Amino acid sequence: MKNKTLIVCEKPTAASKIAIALGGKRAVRQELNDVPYYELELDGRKMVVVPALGHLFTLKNVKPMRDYPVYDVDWVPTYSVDKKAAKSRVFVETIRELARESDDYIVATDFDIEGSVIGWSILKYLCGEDSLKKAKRMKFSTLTAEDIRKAYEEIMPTLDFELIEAGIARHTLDWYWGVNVSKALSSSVQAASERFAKLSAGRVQTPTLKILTERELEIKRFKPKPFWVLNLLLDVEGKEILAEHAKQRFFDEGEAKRAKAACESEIAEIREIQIRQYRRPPPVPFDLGGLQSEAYRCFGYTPMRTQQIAQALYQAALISYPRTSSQKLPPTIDYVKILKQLGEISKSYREISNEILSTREPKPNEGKKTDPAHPAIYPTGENPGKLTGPQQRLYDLIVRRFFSVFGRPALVESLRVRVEVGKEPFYLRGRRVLEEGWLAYYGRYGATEEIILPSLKEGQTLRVKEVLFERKETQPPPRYNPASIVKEMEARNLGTKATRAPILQNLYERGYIFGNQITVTELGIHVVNTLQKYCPEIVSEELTAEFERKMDAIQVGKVKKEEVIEKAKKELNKILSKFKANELKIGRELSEVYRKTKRLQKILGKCPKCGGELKIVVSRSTHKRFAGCSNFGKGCKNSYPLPHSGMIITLNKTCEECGTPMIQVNRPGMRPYKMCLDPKCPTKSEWRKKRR
DNA sequence: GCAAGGTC
Repeated sequence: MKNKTLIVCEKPTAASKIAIALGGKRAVRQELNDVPYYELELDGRKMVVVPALGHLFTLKNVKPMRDYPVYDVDWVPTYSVDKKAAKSRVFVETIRELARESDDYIVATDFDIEGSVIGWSILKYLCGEDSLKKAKRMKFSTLTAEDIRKAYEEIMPTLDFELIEAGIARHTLDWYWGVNVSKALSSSVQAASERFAKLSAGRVQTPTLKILTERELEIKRFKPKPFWVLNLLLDVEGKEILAEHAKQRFFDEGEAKRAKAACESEIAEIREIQIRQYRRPPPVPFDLGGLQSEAYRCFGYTPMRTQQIAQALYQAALISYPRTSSQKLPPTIDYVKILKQLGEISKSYREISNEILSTREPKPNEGKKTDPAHPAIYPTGENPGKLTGPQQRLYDLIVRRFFSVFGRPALVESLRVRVEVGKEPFYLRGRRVLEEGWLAYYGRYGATEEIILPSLKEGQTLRVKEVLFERKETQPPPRYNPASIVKEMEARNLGTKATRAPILQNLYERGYIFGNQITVTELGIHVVNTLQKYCPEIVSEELTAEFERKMDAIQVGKVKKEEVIEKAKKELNKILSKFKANELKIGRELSEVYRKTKRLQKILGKCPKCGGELKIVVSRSTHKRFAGCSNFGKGCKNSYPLPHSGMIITLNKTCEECGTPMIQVNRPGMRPYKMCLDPKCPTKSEWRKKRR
């Protein structure tokens, strides 16, 4: 019988919270196809609260893509096109079944563009077209019981169609641009070489690659300039202290040498002592980006890895939802309770927790950023029991950051002492922490390097123990690493909190970039150059900004989504026909660098037996990969096994024990590890010992 | 075979 209200939520934890907020203890948890859902009664009506798993539907081309451009797309279940989304199948089936008993619908997904599309596609494709007209919309900004109940009481009588329209347009535009331009790149190689090349472009990935490429070219163009550095080692009451010349870099050798010559007097006189005290305010709560850069700084974890570890901690109910862009901790999160619970976990946590709780009313120092659906990342207070390795480390970082935001500012004293030798000015610097404040809570993550100077007086003289004079060269700008480029993407508003790390991963997998100190391959550079010439729109960060303006215009009813989509088609038609006209020319150049880059990617190093090249080969009979010698045809049968899964990266090093090339293996969800190729190498027996 | 966006 159709008499129930179906409440559709974004994800399982949201469904649970919404069910409890609306039904209290009378909400009954049920399961269908292993998917949890909740039954409750409210205002005399039976309600069913059911979760989605993010987007259950995505866009797909209606006909196979033989040629481009293609604009004929439709929504299909995500699991039907994406192997990695297999889990979403049971959610589709469960919602479809539960919808059979429903004649009333409420969309309770996150109140933003994507949340609205998630709700819309579920109603349209699983509950029937009619449901779209009947459905109501709950609007909440946090998943607290209070907000959820308020959203129910003040429920919107219809769906938020403007938001839905904007969302559909966003999906469509990204598909049109991304898939067609990617197809154009791949087709050009196929046309010129009759070989398939997996190439891609997109609104986020291509501008990101462009940023990396610009840095790469800057480094390639860089010409080092010599400069000279003059420092003194001073004897301060038996202690050796370094003093730097006021001019930290001399670009004129003559001037540098004259300054050095003036230091022959061996006596330095203190001319001025400047003491400055300043406060270091406590940090702000972690959003995902903040956690990713801090985890890189403290542990060297890539943003992708941090995201995965945080996800595991979240699933173990130890931390709040990690894919947030909020730096706020609203009071509805019971700080006092959490602080008390954290105090139970360990002795060092207890000391901090007691100190914070002894203040009258703990108040967090919040940041500016917000998130429509979630607060900042915080520990739930749940006892983690025994965590190990990366999970333990990340958990401790999150707990200590949580403590720190409640701390008092630290008071730091810095000292600048001006000394003169001959007439040359030098500076000694000192720094010490007068009041630790929050730094005490943050522990080793906030360690401030202290330089304690003995007490000094103006007019005092010090003996020069040594004059240090060095020629150096200017360095090229640093390469981006995974953490710094993700931060840069955030600063430039490219991608979202949840997609930046995976999109970067994609650039690695395409062979556009490699290494932790990110290097752009010839292929990456060439793809950017080609697109810059034939489709500069997709290389530009402006495309994201333009999309945003269009979505806003749709939301306020200034323009229809059909109009926006039509315009995109016209623009793409022009671009893509120009691309196609030059297909052979583009393809010839591109296929050459593609082959070259792919070949380089496969080379692991020198064969220790014959000096040939060891490369990744896929066995014809078993389809498994192994390291084989390039001189196989000339009689060298040397080969080594390789791990079956994961990305293999050449390290350009050989093992000190066995002399075979070293490689790094990156597997999703695992720490990257380094190994040599020889399974019989003595280093491997050490491995086994360590594992035990 | 292709994007970016949710989710686990």
